[in-house]
Amino acid sequence: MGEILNISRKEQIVDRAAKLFKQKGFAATSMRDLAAELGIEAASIYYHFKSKEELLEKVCFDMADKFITNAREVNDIYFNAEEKLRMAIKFHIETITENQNQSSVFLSEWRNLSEPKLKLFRQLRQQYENQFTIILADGEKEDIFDDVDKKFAVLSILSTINFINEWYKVSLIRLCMISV
Amino acid sequence: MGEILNISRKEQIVDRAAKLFKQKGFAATSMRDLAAELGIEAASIYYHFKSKEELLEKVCFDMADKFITNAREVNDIYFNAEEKLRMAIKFHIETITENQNQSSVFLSEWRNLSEPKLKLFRQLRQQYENQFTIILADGEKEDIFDDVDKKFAVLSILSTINFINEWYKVSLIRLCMISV
DNA sequence: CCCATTACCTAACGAATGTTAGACAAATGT
DNA sequence: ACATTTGTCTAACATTCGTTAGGTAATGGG
Repeated sequence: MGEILNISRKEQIVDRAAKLFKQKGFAATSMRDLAAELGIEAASIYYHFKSKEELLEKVCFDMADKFITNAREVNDIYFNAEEKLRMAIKFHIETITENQNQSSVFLSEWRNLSEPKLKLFRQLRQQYENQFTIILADGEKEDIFDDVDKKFAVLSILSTINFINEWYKVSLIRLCMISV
Repeated sequence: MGEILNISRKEQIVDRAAKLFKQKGFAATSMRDLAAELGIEAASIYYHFKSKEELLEKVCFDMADKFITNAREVNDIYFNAEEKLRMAIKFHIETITENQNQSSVFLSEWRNLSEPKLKLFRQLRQQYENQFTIILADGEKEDIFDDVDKKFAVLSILSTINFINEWYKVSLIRLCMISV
């Protein structure tokens, strides 16, 4: 089997891993659990990944990359701060709803990472939050936003959006999709 | 040593357990971790509690009890729906900030419970949410609140308040305490 | 003074965990 | 046709896990 199927299989494993990590938590998910989900033996996973933690890293850092790329794109393309904030939130919501399992892992299971990856992850998350801080600061300069505690404001915004993760079910897609 | 010290020791164990469960997660916390935190051997914990899960149950159900008691008290004492909501939120915030470790476990680690306790826990949480739903329904009858999707509204309110858990540090007590 | 209780200890158990080694069949390339 | 790569398997490993059994000081009431 060639490179294409290899990639696809790896992605399938990561996908199922994210599903289980969300469902039971990273620590409570065993490699045998994951293997059973895939219909193979635990040892077989090690042909594709070198450790359980590597699976967690893949999910966490892939999502971090998605979020950061989106936010940077917003800050590059749009000019108006209100428009920027609107788009940043829209992208964030889309990323969450389109990757529910991986998002849950990104939001809750990252603390199971061990150093030095844990530190790196924290930095990336900070970078993402910084993109929002920049937008708020821009808006203040443009006199569209009030002068607020930006660190607090960003955390408020994100935690409010991330709440989606607790009630959003795929079956409701576009039933109550927020129009932006 | 008498009953008083016994209770105190049990409470100390639960307290440290909650701290570790919040820090590392329930599944990632071993009885040996907890014992080390207490300066004793893992086996000694079993003199006070019959299993690791019992510790989780104690934290989860004690907190559930606190939340429900508060909410019922609010619904019993106050008459105006707006006042009720205000007080319910105030009590919720106080309970969270005064029991940060236990609250985190209540909010995130409860899923590590196994049946039938898991089902019972879900029911208690539902009961708590119902108290908020009642308040919103009262307010609607009193024409102070709009007719909204109450289930969604309650989840929104709670998730917004619970966000406190992610930024609140004891060192900031009363520095930015929300006045209600 | 003795006995029961309290709160801990050491030692060990079986089960589950993450992971490795090595074999094997199927597919692929030459 | 043969050799290699790919993806899986079985078997086993060392470690860690939750938990139990049994022992041992210290405490305190009769």
